[in-house]
Formats: sequence, C-alpha cells, structure tokens
Amino acid sequence: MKAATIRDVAERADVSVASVSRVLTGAGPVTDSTRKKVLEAVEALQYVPHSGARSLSTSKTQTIGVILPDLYGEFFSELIRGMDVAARAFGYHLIVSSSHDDAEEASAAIRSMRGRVDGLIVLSPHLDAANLASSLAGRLPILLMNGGADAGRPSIVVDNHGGAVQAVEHLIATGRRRIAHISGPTGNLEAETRLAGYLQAMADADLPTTVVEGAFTQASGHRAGAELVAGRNRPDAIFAGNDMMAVGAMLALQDAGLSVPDDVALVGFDDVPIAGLMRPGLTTLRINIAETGRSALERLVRLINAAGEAVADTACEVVRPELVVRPSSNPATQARTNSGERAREAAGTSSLKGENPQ
Amino acid sequence: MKAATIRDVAERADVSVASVSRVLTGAGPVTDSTRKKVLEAVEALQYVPHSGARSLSTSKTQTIGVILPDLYGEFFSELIRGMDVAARAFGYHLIVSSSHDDAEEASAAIRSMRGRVDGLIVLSPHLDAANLASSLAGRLPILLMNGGADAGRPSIVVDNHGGAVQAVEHLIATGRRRIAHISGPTGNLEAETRLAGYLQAMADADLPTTVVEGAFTQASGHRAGAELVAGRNRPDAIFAGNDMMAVGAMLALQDAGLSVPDDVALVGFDDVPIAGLMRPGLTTLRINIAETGRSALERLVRLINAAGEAVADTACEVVRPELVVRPSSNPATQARTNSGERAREAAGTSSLKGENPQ
DNA sequence: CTGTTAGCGCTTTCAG
DNA sequence: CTGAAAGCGCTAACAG
Repeated sequence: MKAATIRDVAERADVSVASVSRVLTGAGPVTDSTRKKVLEAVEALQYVPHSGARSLSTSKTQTIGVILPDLYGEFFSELIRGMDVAARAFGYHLIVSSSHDDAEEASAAIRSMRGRVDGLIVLSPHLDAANLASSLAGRLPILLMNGGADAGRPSIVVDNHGGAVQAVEHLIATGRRRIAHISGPTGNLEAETRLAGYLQAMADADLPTTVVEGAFTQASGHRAGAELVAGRNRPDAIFAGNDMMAVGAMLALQDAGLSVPDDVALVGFDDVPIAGLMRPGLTTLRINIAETGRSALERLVRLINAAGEAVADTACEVVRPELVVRPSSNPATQARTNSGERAREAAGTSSLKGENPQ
Repeated sequence: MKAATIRDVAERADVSVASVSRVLTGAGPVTDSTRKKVLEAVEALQYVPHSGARSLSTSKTQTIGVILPDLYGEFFSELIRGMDVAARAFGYHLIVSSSHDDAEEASAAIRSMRGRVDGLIVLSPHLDAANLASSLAGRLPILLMNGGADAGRPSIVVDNHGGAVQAVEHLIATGRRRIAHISGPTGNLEAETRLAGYLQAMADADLPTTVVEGAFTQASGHRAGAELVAGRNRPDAIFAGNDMMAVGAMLALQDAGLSVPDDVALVGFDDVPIAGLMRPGLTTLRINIAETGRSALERLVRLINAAGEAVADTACEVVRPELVVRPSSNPATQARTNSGERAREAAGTSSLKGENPQ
C-alpha cells in the first residue's frame, strides 16, 4: 500500500539501486538493456522519486523561499507571479511565507526554511530584518528586497526617493501647489524613503507640506483621503505612497463629490494592474513588478550556483520607477485617453503577462 | 564554515544526539540540566534544525503543494492568500506551482511534489486532470478544485451553473432582454458550466442567446466586448464568465461611448477585489475567494491527519456564489452607491483582509 | 558498465 | 532519564 521506493524498482528490475538511480538521474553510463528493465519496473510500480530524500542526499532542494510581509494587494501577487515564471524556467519551486507582522516572526520563518530551500528572497519592511536574515540563515544565499540600500549584500531596491521626487515635480509642473502626501506606515523603509523624497521635492520648490500617515492599504488611503478633503485648506493634489492608497483616496474624493483631477490631482506608486483600470486612470510611478520578480529570482539562482566561489555579487541593484501619466493628474489626457490609453490598458501592457484560464 | 548539525550540538553539549533531538522536539523526558546544556550549545552554534532531514525521518514535510493553472489576475492571488493564512495557522508551508498549460505539464508538476509535500490542492481546469492527479500522486491526500463535481473524491466546487442562472435572472428581472454571454475558454470546466447555466436560464425565459468566447482574461473580455457592441443588434446586457473579462468588456463599452449600465448592463463572476473598485461598480457573483482558500486548506489538513483511517471525507463541497448587485447592472443603485456602497467597498468587505505593509 | 556501501541530518525504538 | 544504533529514500564514490 505504501509508495514504491527505489529499492522496489531495483528488485523488480533485477539490478542495483545504483543503476536505477543512474537511469533516473541521467548521470553515469548504463546499458540500453539495463535502462529498459529499469524503466519497465518504474512504469509497473508507478514509481516516482522521493524528492525529499534526493534533496538530503544532494544537498539541493531545487526550491527557493520567498519571505513576504503580506500577500494582500496586487503588488505581491504580481511579484510572485514574475518569480514563479522564472522559477519554473530554472527548474525551481517556490515556497512562499507571508504575514510576518514583526521581525520576530519573520526571523522564525526564515529559520524554518533551513533544509527546505536553496536560497531566500526576503522582502522585509522591518528596519533591522536585514541583519536578522543574514545571521539566521547561515550560509544560505539571500537576496534582499527590503527597501533599504543595503550595500555589501546582494539586494534589489527601488529608487523610492527619486520616484517620489518625480511625482512631486510632475504635479508642480502641471500647476499644483498645495500637494499633500499620504505616507506608508512609519518604520517601513520604502514608506519613509518615499516620504523623504516628497519632503525634499517640496522643500526645493519652496512649498508647504502636508502629510497624513496611511498603512499602504486601500482602506487607509480612503481614510487619509477623507481626512485631507475635510480639513481646511484642501490640497489640490495628493501624492500617495502606493497605488492601493491612491485608489482608496480616489474613492474618498469622489465620495466627497470632488473631481479627480479637476479638483484634486492624484498620483500613486507601483503601477499595479488596477491603476490603469481605475477611472480616471491613475498616474503612478511604474515599477515593472513581475519583471522585477523575475529578475530577482534569476539573480538568486546565479547566487546559488556560485555559492562559495567569488563573493562577487554584492551589489545593490536599483530599479528606477518610471512616471506614467494618466488622467488622474492631467486633465489634458482625459479626452485622448478614452480611446488610446484605454485600449492599451485593456490589452495589457506588462510583459510577463499571460492569458489566465479563470 | 558549514552549518552546524545536530551532531555538533551533541558534541559541544556533551550529550547524545538523541537527547538533543528530545529537547528540540519537545518529545521525551529530559533533565533540566541536560536541557540547559543543549540549549546553550544550540545558542553558541547558532544551530537551526535541518527540516529536510527531519522530514525524511518523520515522513512529514509540513508543507502543502498548490497546483494552479496560472497566477495571473486577482482570483488566484486571493485564493493563495486565504490558503497561506490557514497554512501558517496549522504550521504548514505552502509551495505553489503554476503555469501548467496542458495536462502533461500539470501531471509532471504533481509528480515532482512527491516527497516534498504532505498533501496537494489541485486547481486544474483540464478536463481529465482529476484522474491524472489521483493516479500520479499515489497515496498523497489530494483536494480537488477543478470545477467539476467530482464525486467520490474530496473536492470543493463552485456552483457555477446556479450562479450563472442567478446572473441571467437578475438581468431579466431588471428589464434586459438581449443578454449576451462572454464565455471562458472551451475545455475549461468552470467556463462550460457557467455557459450552460446562461443557456438554460435564457431558454427558460425564451430569450435568444449570443455567446462570444473569451479566455478568462481582461484582454479577451475587451475584445469580446468590442465585438459585441460592433455587431448589429447590440445586446442590452452582458454576462461575462468572470470579473476580469467583465472589466475588459466594461472598458470596451466605455471606449465605444456607451454607458454602463444605461446602454448595456454588465455582470461578472467571482467578486475579485477590483470588482467593487470599478466605476460603475461591477455586479457579480460573489465567491469569498480567500475564505474558500482557507477552507480548502483546512480540509486538506484534516485529510492529511486522517490519512489511512476512515476514508470518510469523500464529499464534494459546493460553494454557492451570492449575487452582489452594484451599479453596473442597476441604474437605481447608482446614486445611493456614491456614499453607501462606495464607502463599504473602500473600507474592504472581505473577511481575511488585512492591512498590507506594502 | 554495474553493484556495494557509506552517508545526507534527523528521529526513534530499544536497552541500559 | 540517556545513549547506541537502525533507518527514512536517495545519491555518489569506489571497487569490481
């Protein structure tokens, strides 16, 4: 009743387990007749190799762990999608682990990965998780995407500061002056860097700042948006720390009877799929999310293959977001967009896209 | 330079590996003094148990495999999110495997899971994958979510037929008569069942049918929508096989200068998060996706724990979608929605939601 | 080319 | 309560 093992196959084929292993792994020389006997036995016994045992023996699991703070929203799912595509191309599996509220939990998750994965991609917004990760993981290759420029360790980071500056400059260029910011949560590196970019760009332009803290969620964006329009001296533009908050803010503004972008212009960050589907379409800073995920996985695989050798790859790759102007910040684009931009959005713009059955 | 093993710990603590194992697993009796020595050694050596080795020894991997056809769109990411929440609650990890275009690839993916997982959740739209799955996986507990009522095997299936009927009846009740359907791809069980429901409801009402085939993607919905409005005898309502196609169709209609719902009413299926964020909000058949994922995982865990014993759980659980009326199908709701519904959407309605730190 | 054997790192009887 | 030893299923020298 139990599943067949390599030994059962060897017995039935009347050869040694070594031979079975050889034909199955493709390594080592085998006679055609041996191969045939083995394959027949495999077929007859419905034998499937036990990858756990193989891993223990070879010290390679062919799986990569991804540590995420959360799985909510489109950002992470897009990222995972990109990683998954690359993973299967390289013959790797992906094991995801999310919902790590604090550094404590995240480090436990990382620890539990030992012996289960060949490498780790860590997205941790916790300020100190970087060190935790490295100390806990031992000699496990790790690629950091925690939002902080972590020199001396392989990492990928978005140019959040530069992106925020672009956003603000765009709003100023289109005539806005009372520009508010809905920030991500305190303690989150990405959030703080985007905030810093906003503050600097505003200071450079000699404009007064207004900041409301959100939590990178749509709901928090809605609250923040409502608060901003309720206050005296309503802003004429809002730069939200990410798209989900921008979406929430947009709905809050519209609930309040305000027009986006006529009364208030809106800019987000990330360019999640929904950004182009909102009406008005949301201006944002595009990160090709899936592509970034793909690239991260590819880099980690390289790291794994180079394990031990040259510790050459220690760079911090910077992803520069690109400003995508849509109607939410630019009345002028509104008309044109109804055909051109909309059609493009509807057809999908990202690479790595696919036709999803269901 | 290599990571410490249990043997290193035993040596340093001057006890046997058995004792180390005992204190680490919490099983078996140990003296306080022994425990203390072991824990000190663990600390000093930064020892982390090798879960792969542990798995081989205990025949439990504490991980569950999820076989998906794709990772594109919000449906699957929501599902995975729900599963992940439940998984960590039960101490399980999730290993995802997607992008299996044909049954061949899917079965290879399933095979490669042996020795890596304790159970499998298979979402396969391929008609015959059910049998494949069972034959390939040997004695591995499997929960099927392939859209077909697969009696005699643990499974969860959405009442696609009933949902489609509800959609059509709703459209008829609100005065529509020329109701077209954008179907999912041929060969996909869910798609075909929804189509069948549409056809039957239309037949029951003695109305003529129009069907355009899509691929469950936004892009295909856009194409289908464009085609439908371009033809003579334009429909006054469209029931799309899922939300992503409905979204695509909505944009196509708006591109064509038509009003939703005044000119054409629109109904989707799934209630992905974006459905409530579109303007007009999309009427759809709500499946609490994350909750369904949670429930699926929970059931599989039960299955795993009961392995061997009572083969009692062989039922096909049916998830009944609930009609959620939003403005896309009902002009009357439009005004009210601007405050009530919108606020609710913005605040998030699903359970299992969370505040995602980017 | 093929078989024997020694592990991979951990758990778990079974004696002591 | 603790230690020795036998595997879990597979791969990889190393002899033949």
